[in-house]
Amino acid sequence: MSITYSISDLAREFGVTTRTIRFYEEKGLLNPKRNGTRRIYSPSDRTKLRLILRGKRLGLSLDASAEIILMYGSPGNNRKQLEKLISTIRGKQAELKRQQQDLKAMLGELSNAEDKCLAALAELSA
Amino acid sequence: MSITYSISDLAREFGVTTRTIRFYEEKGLLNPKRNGTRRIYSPSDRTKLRLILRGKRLGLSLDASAEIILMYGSPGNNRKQLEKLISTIRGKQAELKRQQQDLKAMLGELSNAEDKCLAALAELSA
DNA sequence: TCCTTTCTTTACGTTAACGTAAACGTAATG
DNA sequence: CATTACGTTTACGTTAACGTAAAGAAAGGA
Repeated sequence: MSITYSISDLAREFGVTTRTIRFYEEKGLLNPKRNGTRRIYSPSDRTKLRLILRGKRLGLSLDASAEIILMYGSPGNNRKQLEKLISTIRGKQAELKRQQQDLKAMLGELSNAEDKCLAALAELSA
Repeated sequence: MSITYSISDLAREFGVTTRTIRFYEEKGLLNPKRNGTRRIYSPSDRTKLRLILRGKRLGLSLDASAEIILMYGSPGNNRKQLEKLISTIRGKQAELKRQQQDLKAMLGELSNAEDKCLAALAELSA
């Protein structure tokens, strides 16, 4: 009696098409159970989908998201694997922090542009 | 005696190909002067290129970057235009702030994953 | 039972953002 | 003066991330 979702449940919830969800499965990002031929999604599948879509909003490729999801999945068992995973994680972190700087800069410029617009409007009213 | 750049100057500086830069021009994002047939880039062209590439890192499409660059360029002269520009700006800001949240969340999770990895490593050493 | 919904697989189509190659001009350099 | 470096246009190719359409299975309701 566990929570499950149909493909169109998830499609509705996240505002994507079923085609998109099947496509992610083709790419190995999702592996739903089956009931006969129908796909049955677990809460964990749903979380993965959320992560993929968040990655998309951040401009990540599906392959990049796949890597992240895979990271979360396998804790890794031996030292070599763990060390490689850590360096992968730190790589992603560095990348995201660069992105934070870009975001901050662009927000600053937009704010600046907004001020100029507002000033120009005030000028028109004068 | 103003500062100018050749296409390969900019390509080198930003780590892209000349094809990429010409492609941006095709799309109307850049409009370098010409010396005969050769393209001559001004500091302002260079800035535009910087904005485009930053947009790319943030996952923006070229069309989206084009819109932003166009915004910076034309202050707009009448009230209607200014008001529309302001609403465009605020739209972008909202979008970027959502992206900031996504970034923050993902960084948090990565940090968490890192901690787990480090703990697992410590466990192996024990 | 028939109809409508929801699902399936298969497969070709599309768009953005370039890559790559051909074929040619020009300019400086050994 | 021939070669090397850098530039040009034109045009076809490629990859990611889906869209779209066809054709059919299964299940629940009127």
